[in-house]
Amino acid sequence: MRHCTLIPSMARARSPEKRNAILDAAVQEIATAGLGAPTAKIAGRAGVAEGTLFTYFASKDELLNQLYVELKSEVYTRMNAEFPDKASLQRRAWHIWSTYLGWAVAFPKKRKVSVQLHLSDVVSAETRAQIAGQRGATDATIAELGERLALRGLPEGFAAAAMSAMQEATMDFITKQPRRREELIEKAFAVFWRLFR
Amino acid sequence: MRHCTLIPSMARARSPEKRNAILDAAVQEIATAGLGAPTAKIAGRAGVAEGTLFTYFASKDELLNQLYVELKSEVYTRMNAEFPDKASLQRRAWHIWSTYLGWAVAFPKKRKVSVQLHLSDVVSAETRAQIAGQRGATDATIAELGERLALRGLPEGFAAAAMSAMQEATMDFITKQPRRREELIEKAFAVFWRLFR
Amino acid sequence: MRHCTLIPSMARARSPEKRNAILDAAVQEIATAGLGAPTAKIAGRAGVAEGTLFTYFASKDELLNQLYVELKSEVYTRMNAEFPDKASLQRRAWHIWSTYLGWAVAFPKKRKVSVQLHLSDVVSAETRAQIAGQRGATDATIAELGERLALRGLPEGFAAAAMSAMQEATMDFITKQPRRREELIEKAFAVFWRLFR
Amino acid sequence: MRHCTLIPSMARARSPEKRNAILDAAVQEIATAGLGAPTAKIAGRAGVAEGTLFTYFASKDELLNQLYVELKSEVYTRMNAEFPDKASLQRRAWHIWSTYLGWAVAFPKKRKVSVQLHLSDVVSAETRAQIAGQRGATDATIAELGERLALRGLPEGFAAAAMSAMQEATMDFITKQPRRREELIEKAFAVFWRLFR
DNA sequence: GATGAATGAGGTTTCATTCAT
DNA sequence: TATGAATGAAACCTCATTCAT
Repeated sequence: MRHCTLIPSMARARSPEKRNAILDAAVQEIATAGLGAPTAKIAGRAGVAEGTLFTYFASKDELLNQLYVELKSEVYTRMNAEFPDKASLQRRAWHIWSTYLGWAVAFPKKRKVSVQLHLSDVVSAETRAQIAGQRGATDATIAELGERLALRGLPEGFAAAAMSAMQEATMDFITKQPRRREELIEKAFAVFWRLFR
Repeated sequence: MRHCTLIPSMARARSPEKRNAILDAAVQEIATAGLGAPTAKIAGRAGVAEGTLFTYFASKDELLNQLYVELKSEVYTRMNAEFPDKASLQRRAWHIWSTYLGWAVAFPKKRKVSVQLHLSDVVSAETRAQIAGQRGATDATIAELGERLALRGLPEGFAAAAMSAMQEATMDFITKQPRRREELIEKAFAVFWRLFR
Repeated sequence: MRHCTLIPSMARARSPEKRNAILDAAVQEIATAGLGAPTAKIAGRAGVAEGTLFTYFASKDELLNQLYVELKSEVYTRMNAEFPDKASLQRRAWHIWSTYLGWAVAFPKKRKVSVQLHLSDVVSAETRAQIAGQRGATDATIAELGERLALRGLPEGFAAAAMSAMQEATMDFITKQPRRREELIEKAFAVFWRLFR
Repeated sequence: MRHCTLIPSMARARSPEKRNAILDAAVQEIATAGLGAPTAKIAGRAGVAEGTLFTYFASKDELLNQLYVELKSEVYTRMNAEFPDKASLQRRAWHIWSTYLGWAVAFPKKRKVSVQLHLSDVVSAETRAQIAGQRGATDATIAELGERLALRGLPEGFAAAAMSAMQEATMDFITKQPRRREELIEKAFAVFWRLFR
């Protein structure tokens, strides 16, 4: 009979599975209970001990910031995949518009949490900067849209803000009428696009 | 002949000043600390004892609901005052647009708190219904805007949501460049109006 | 038109009606909410202001003590009325037994409150002494019962305690089967009386 | 071959000692201050932090219910140990009588708290049912006593209530004359027994 | 690294009592 | 005398974080 402790501590890297389990659990809990969701519950749902959560994230704030980064990355990854770089501005704008709304429809809880984090001030300026750096291919398109509005005297970034705001408004209606989802995404884009014609 | 005995020997009337002081303090505290702002701090800033807050509001939830009603009333009161009923749709839309942004610029903390309350679920359905009933003169205009988008297949209420969304986007830029406030309000409206042309 | 204040303040004695209203209200509230029933609720039910309660009773403890005295007086008054001084010991014991249970059946809330006060330690030793002095005609009978048990080596007062305890036990069953009320009172007495035969 | 990995690396087991310390402290505090005794004081006397109490008991009510179960179990355990199943009814009744009073004399505070809990309505019906299921050997004897009184037209359970009532009356005198304890227990039983002869 | 018991500051709310009116 | 707003000390309970195991 061998002593188990004789097996050298394998120095496993902190398992990414557990990290993801915690982030997923956080989404679920926060979607239902808000940002005040207790870390104990998050850990519980993730199937790890209360204390374990703090070996993966130094504090709740840290967890929240990383969660925000994760959610935004997920969106930008989707967006940058198969980005139609060469297409017309309208087609590229449509890609951004529909990809985001597609994600939001597919993962309503993630979107809900993302919005909450966006508005809260637990998300630090550093985190927000870090995310801005991940926009990748979308950046050029957003910038082009911005230029069109700049011609009308609006500041840089206004186009991005307007798009984001209109997307959220659209999502609210999709939540109420999920069946009309595809139709609403298209029609709302048609209206949105008028801003730039 | 007046009845004297009918006037009960009153202790002290519950003063509207104190009520307002509490609501004001709540705005300040919540703007800085979020909806989790402690009632003790709110009371403290209002210059009343911890317990006094609860003679004016049965619970923190109640306070939050009434605060939301108060903030929305303030906006609608402004909006309905001198509402240009007979003017063109565009001019009426402009009235709503500029009145709201004017208020938001004048009281950025109130606006911040109002948005937070709007998104939170401490604000009950009853409260929301009560507010809807105060929209008054703006309602017809919003409905007219809605009809225009309805022609393009979007649901009722989408116009209102879009306006609100664009206003918030605009506000975010005004916060960053307060000097250009008037200009931004006008130019953003010009862009916004394209949705309906 | 005369000034009402010109009528000299009549220095009305503190109205016994109000005092009684407060005591009655206290019974109702305490029966439902226990001794922790708030003075504000008691005052409310009595139809007087919160502060008024404290012009009739210096403190909540004071109110509770006086309430206990009042309830006990009520019982002793009933008991001493038409007390069959000349009857046999058994008949006199029966008078005490049935009068108390009759009262308890008629005013279950008063009985409930009385028991709660009896067990609590808000009722001071002085109050308890004061009540003891009101037993009047029953005293001799209780003492006689006590003597019978004294012959069997039990301390003075044991009979009274036993009677009281058995009465409460009986009441608990009457509460469960109110229809059998009269029967239970009689049969329980028959059993109780065996202690003294 | 034993599996080592199956034994989870435990933090610290919830110690029965601490649980008992809290229950003991509760007895002390409640005996002095009543059921309103603050949880903070109970925790303090138990030598644990305020919050710790709530890792052992979900709420104050829960603590109170478990305390009642504990106290009653203690009594029934004593009673069922060496219960003279084969003895005469009188001897068995005496066993119950003297065991309870022996416990009450040995732990007057526990008895006081037990009585308070019995009368209060923080003790749920479930808890009462759970306790009823622990009566074990005493049950048959109590039932036999009940039958005797049933012959005289009294409801089932009356005997138990009467015994309990007389025991409490007896305890009150023992508290005043602790020296005569053994004698009082015996003599009071002799009188009590007359109810069944 | 993983665990979960332990901590105690801090949150909301209640309530006996006071006192200006 | 009557009133009820005002008070602030507790009360119960939650929860992020620590640390012995």
